[in-house]
Amino acid sequence: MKRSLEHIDYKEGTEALAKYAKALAHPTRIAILRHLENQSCCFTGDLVDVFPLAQSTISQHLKELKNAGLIQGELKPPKIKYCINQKNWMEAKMLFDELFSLDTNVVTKEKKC
Amino acid sequence: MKRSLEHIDYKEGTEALAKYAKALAHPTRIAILRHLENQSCCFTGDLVDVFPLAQSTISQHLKELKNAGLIQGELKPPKIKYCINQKNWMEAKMLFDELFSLDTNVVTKEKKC
DNA sequence: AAAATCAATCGTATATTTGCGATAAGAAAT
DNA sequence: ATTTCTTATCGCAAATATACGATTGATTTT
Repeated sequence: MKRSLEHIDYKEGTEALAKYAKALAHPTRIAILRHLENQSCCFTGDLVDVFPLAQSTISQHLKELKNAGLIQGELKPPKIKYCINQKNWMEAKMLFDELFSLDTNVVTKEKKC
Repeated sequence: MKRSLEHIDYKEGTEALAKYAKALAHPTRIAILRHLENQSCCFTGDLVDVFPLAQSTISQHLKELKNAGLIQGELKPPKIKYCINQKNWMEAKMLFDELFSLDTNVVTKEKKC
């Protein structure tokens, strides 16, 4: 992909928000997170039973959620217990809240058109 | 891409939420939305001036935001005025709120591990 | 030590996303 | 009618995402 040479200086938090949004941009990953919230944690195998997807596919979705920081894995040999990463989950919540709350004080903003 | 043959029955709102998250999964699109919120609306050309991206690239990002339903265009010949689609914006807000608020009543939930 | 279990990773195939320049399409102004 | 202005779309290239089966690696059980 051709990429813009200049780095764009986005407002603070914009890239972090995009990162979280990207992690949420697939229904299976949202469903996994809901599942984790419902029962606080789970193993990869539990999810393989719940969704009609290959084990490798589930594992890949978990990897993306982990890379985005939304979940964390804890070794419980021979299994791995996955939980929501509360700290980052709260950060994501706040970033989304902030984005969607901007319109509340729209009356005080200058209308440009 | 190989695709699962069986359709997955996600919980109500999951696919809509994924659709909105996907639209937000790029910092430029978040920045465009912030810009729209700040001054209630704008023209494509305004954004081309703000971001170091080609006009065609901006247009494509606007198209995705429009397809996701987050913005809408209004013909103001020879320009097009873009605004947040308030109805869908609120729906997105509620879907994200719901996702992130599940943990508040976690004490009442059964812990499975 | 060998077998079984569980999850990650590899390799592959295909679809989608992101970016650009060039072109097209529409209305407005000359 | 022609030119100008504004935005969308096309065609291309490269990167990323999504899915699968097969394999690997680590741990536990036998």
